Amino acid sequence: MTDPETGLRARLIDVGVDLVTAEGAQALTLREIARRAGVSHGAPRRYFPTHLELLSAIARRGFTDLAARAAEAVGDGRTSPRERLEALGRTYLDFALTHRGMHELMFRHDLLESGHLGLRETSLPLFSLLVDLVGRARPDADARLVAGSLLANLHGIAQLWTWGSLPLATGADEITPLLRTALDAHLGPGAR
Amino acid sequence: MTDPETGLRARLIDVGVDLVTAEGAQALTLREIARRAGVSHGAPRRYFPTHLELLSAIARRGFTDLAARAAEAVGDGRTSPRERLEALGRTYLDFALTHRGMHELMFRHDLLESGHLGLRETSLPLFSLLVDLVGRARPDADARLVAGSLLANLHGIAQLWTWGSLPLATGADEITPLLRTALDAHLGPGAR
DNA sequence: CCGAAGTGGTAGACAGTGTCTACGTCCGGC
DNA sequence: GCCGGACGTAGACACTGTCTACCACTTCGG
Repeated sequence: MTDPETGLRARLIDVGVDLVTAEGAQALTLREIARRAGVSHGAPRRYFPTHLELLSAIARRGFTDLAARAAEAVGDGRTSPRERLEALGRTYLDFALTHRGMHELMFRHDLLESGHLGLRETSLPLFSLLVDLVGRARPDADARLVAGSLLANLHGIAQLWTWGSLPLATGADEITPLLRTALDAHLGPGAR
Repeated sequence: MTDPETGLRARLIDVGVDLVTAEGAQALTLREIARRAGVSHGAPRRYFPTHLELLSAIARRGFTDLAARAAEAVGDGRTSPRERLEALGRTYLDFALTHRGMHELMFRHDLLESGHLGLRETSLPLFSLLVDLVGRARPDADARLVAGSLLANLHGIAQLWTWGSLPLATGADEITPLLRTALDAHLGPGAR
């Protein structure tokens, strides 16, 4: 079905990405992935010695995907840092909300052998981008610190929102005010 | 060992709290809890029809524990809202970092039948407290919105910190600057 | 006083999981 | 031509959550 020419390794990741997108992180069973890829349950072991390594490969797709979206969203630099940060924040929240399963997987450190693998590096370019923009928007402050807090803020909004916390009013678009609040807080209010 | 007088129901929760604190959320197997409680693997079913309900009961302990710590931390109101918010934030981060397993469990909505149970209500008093303090510290702003963003910020800091992201410098105490940054952002800088 | 009904826990079965190991089954190079 | 390795299969094992039949024990009604 999906890319019949490439090898099994890539096909397993493809299947995993589709599966986590469609059914969430708990559906990412080793055997189910193998089933959907049309191979026996022992086959993935040839390429991924353990279940966690396969999940990590799938999550890495999510990180690169997100980084690509973010890079595209901030554009070529014709707009103000604040506008670009808003675009970036919206992209992050949009990704987290439309790809819940993938976003959940990406931050399930218990599934992702997060320590000894190059997974943190995958999220680093996004952070660097953030640091750069924050540095432009607020030259006075410690850009790394503010960027870290802002990233945490975005992440927390996505998390709590998905979780159903943040018991705010029930307006149609509830996420935009929160994004604006977080940006105003970290960058100073207004159009600046 | 632990409270031999009370019934099995409470003992199961006790064992679960100990276990998640000591070994993390993935150690909370139904059978392991039963084992440590000294009963057969079918016994918990008498009180918790499903595994998720037992986990929810354990997580609820975490929420009430956190709420109690927060209430104690903010004190009796002799200090400024900003100071009390700082105490509250520090308490939250402290709890998340010293009780990683519990904090992880508390936000694993896939394990917690988070929809149709009174679990959100358990985290609501903490949010109300936050809204109240934010309202005092910043009478001009929409307290619910700012409080929501601040809570998300705290939560994100805890999450990303635990996860090993936030690749900041390697100083001894790294969490305090982040907390200060988040508070300054949402409340305005300085001693105010 | 004694049997009946319900409470609280046991034990075994079942399907499903991740991992391991032994076994095939090709295919290319000497 | 055959031989070694790459690639995948198939079955076993221990473990999980859920279900069901069973049993010991209390408690209560006649």
